[in-house]
Parts: sequence; structure tokens; C-alpha cells
Amino acid sequence: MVAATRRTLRGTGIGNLTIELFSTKQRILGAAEVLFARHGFAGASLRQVTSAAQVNLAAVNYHFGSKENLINEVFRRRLDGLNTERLAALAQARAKPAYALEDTLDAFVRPALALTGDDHGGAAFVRVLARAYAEHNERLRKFLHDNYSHVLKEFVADFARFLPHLDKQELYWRLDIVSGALTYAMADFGVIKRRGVSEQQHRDLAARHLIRFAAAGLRAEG
Amino acid sequence: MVAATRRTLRGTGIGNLTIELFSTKQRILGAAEVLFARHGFAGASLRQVTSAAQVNLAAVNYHFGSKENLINEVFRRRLDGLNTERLAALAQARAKPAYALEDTLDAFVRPALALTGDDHGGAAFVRVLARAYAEHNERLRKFLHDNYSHVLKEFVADFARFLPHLDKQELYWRLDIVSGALTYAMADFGVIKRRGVSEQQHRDLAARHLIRFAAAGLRAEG
DNA sequence: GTACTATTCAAACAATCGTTTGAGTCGGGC
DNA sequence: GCCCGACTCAAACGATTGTTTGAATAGTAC
Repeated sequence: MVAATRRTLRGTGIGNLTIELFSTKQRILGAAEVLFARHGFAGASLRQVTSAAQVNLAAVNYHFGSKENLINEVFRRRLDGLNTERLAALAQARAKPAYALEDTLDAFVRPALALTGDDHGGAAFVRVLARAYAEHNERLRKFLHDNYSHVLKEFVADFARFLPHLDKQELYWRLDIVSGALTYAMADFGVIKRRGVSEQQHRDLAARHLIRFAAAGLRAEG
Repeated sequence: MVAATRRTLRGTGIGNLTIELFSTKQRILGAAEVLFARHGFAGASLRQVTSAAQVNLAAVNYHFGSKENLINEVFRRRLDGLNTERLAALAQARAKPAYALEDTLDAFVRPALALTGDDHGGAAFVRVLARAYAEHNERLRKFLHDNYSHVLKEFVADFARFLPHLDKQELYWRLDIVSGALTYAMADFGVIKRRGVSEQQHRDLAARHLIRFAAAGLRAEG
């Protein structure tokens, strides 16, 4: 119970800074990510998750306390890194001599799109993100706002600078459409079959398309 | 059992063509629509649905056979009319002397957007539609394809005509983004608070924005 | 060795799930 | 009157849900 908030220390054992790659906790998070993407938060049961992760059923409540908290941790595991990368990309974009709207969008899109290709389960997570958008779940929105609203604020500030002809309400309305559209598109991206081009090329092309698409939508006059 | 496929005849009683507005079936469909929008297909239970509809629990299986079939019928009730209107709007657009891409998009968007404002539960249904997009449910996709693919085909034909620089694969990829973005935006539209303008004005403005947005994304060169 | 904490495990918990049953109600046709 | 089909209802079905329990199993510190 109390231990649910503490950390398991395993792995190669070089002191207590060991990264826990295959711990029970991480196995659960990975399996949950895939199954939440496939069947939704309500549709995937803890028995499916623990079975896929090859851990005991009780391990979820032991390590995470509840299913709802497991959902939160599935987001936290990826979003901590993703938003750090986004902020870093944004800082880099701001330093460009000809910093433009497309660069802001690029800083937002590219780190997320990179998730869909390079690693273990990142593509599933992007689909989980799209689920979260469609869910409109109040508790989940609160969790995301509490933890990552500062990132959104940074981006909104730059969007507002590049789109001075839009009042605040109109800007939020459009950003909502754009972020929803981008998230939906990226979720599908992981599924679409590639042909003839490398994954890196395909991702670059998709990023450029999405950015042009979003920029055009944001710039369009009322 | 057998009766599940037959029709209840109630109401004012002018012959057997009576429209059943408040029948048990319609009450279930209405309640299911709202609760599926709010909690998802797996998240909303039949007990919640029948309780909200003020009908007996067994009525669902009596009239619809199963929960999955109830989900299908929730879609059918709206999509039959919606797609008829979309095809009618498309025919009208094609007759215009200066028929353009924006008119095709208008024929697609406006009937759906009209759902969010004028009637009883239409806004909820648009959110159900957005759910369906995020779900990627195979059985649901098959149902929608089996029943409404001819509508999509008509629209795709015109989009292809207006966008000859895109090959077929690229066109589908963009249409997928656009329809996902539009559906997501329209789902949110029902929730957004209006201020100072009438509902009709607000909807017109939103339609114009969405269409410009989508047209810009579709026209953007690779 | 003992003591202690962390973790795993099988088993059970009450609650809820979709579905089925069988008796009961209602209304029109004969 | 009677019958019949359509419909509603309370109750129960077995299966599955998230969660909890208490014993078993490590591994470390003393």
C-alpha cells in the first residue's frame, strides 16, 4: 500500500540509480499501453493487462494503487519525456533567425511523431493519446492539465505572436482543432503501411504534410 | 426473439405508417446515444441506458438482440438521414456553375454540423461519431463500411477531381486526416459556449472556418 | 542464525456486467 | 367470452469486473 509510491530497484545493480527496464512495473505499463490503445481504458481489463505483462493480477494494485492511477502513469511515463523534448525543440526553434509558425508546429509535431517509429510501444501510446482526446474524461483532463499545462502555455504564447489577427477565443478554438487533428493523424500514422521509402523518410514527409496542413488552417482568415 | 427485428407500432395511430417518437425503442436509442457519447461504448452499461430511458433492462435485448446491435442501431438512426442529406447537398453543389472544392467540403460538413444544434441529442451523436473514429473498432468499421461506403465514394470522386496533383494514396491519407479533424472539431463544437451570437450564426461561422481549414490542408502541395 | 522489508502469489471479495427466463399485462380479432 | 401476439417486468443466470487478503518467497542487514 505505502509501497505503491516507492520504486523497485532491480537490473544490473550498479548502486541505487539502476534503471528498471524489465521490472514488474514497467512490464505492466507497457502492456497497459498496448491494450488501452486497442480496447480503450474501460474496454481493457486488468486481467488482460497482467496476463499480457506476465505478472500477477494483484501487482497492479500493489504498484499503482488503482486502475485509474495506472492510466495516469501510462501517460506520465511518455509525456515527461515527450514534453521535455517539445520544450527543447521549441527553444531551438526560437533561436532560429527566421523563426516562423511552421517552426513552432514542427517543435510540437516532430517529437510526438518520433514516438511512432523508433521504439517499443511509442506508436501505441500515440493512439492512447488520441483516445484521451476523444474521451473528454474529466479526471484525465485534470491530470494532464495539472502536470503539463506549462508546456501548452509556451506553445500558445508563440502561436499568439504569429497569429495576431486572431483574438484569444478564436485562437484557442483553432488550436483545439489543430491539436486534435494532429493527434488523430499521428495515431493513424503508426498504422499506415509504408511502401518503398524508409521509416525516417516517411516520417519526415508526414511531419511536413501535417505542419503545412496545420499552418494553413491556423493562418486562414475568418 | 423473432420480434426483435420487427417494428413497434404506436403513436397517433393513422394506419401502420405511424412514426414512433416515444416508443421504448426510441427512448433506448436516445439514452444510449447520450451515454455512449459520455462514457464510451464499453464504459456505458445497459443498466445505465435503460435506467436513463426509464425502460426495463430486458427491453434492450428484446428490441435489439444485443448491446453490439444496439450500438449499430444508434449509428443507423442518424446516419441514414445524415448521409441522405449529404448526398443531396453534394448533388446541389455539383449543379453550381462555379463548383469548387469548398462546395464539396460544405456538402460534407454542413449536414453534420446542423446535427449539433437543431434537435434532440444530435450533438451527442456527433460526439459518438468522434468516439467511433478513435475506437478503430473492427466490427464497427465493417458495419459503417457495409452501410455507407457508397456515400464516401461519391465524395472521394469529387475530391480526386479537384486535387489531381495528389495520387490516390496521398489523397486517402489526407482525407483521413481531414475527416478525423472535422469530426473531432464538430464534436467539440457542441460543447463550446457561445457568446453574443445566435446559434445559426455561430454554426455558419464554424462551418466556414472548418471548410477553409480543410481546403487549405487538402490543397497544400507536398 | 534472526529480523525485517519488499514483492509475488493464489484465492476470494463484493459489485457489476450482458443476457436469459418465465410469468404477467395489454389490446385487437374472432 | 376466448385466444394470440406484442410487449413489459422482476428476478435470476453465469461470467467478469476492480480490489483486497493473507500466506509464501525472496533478499538484505544485523
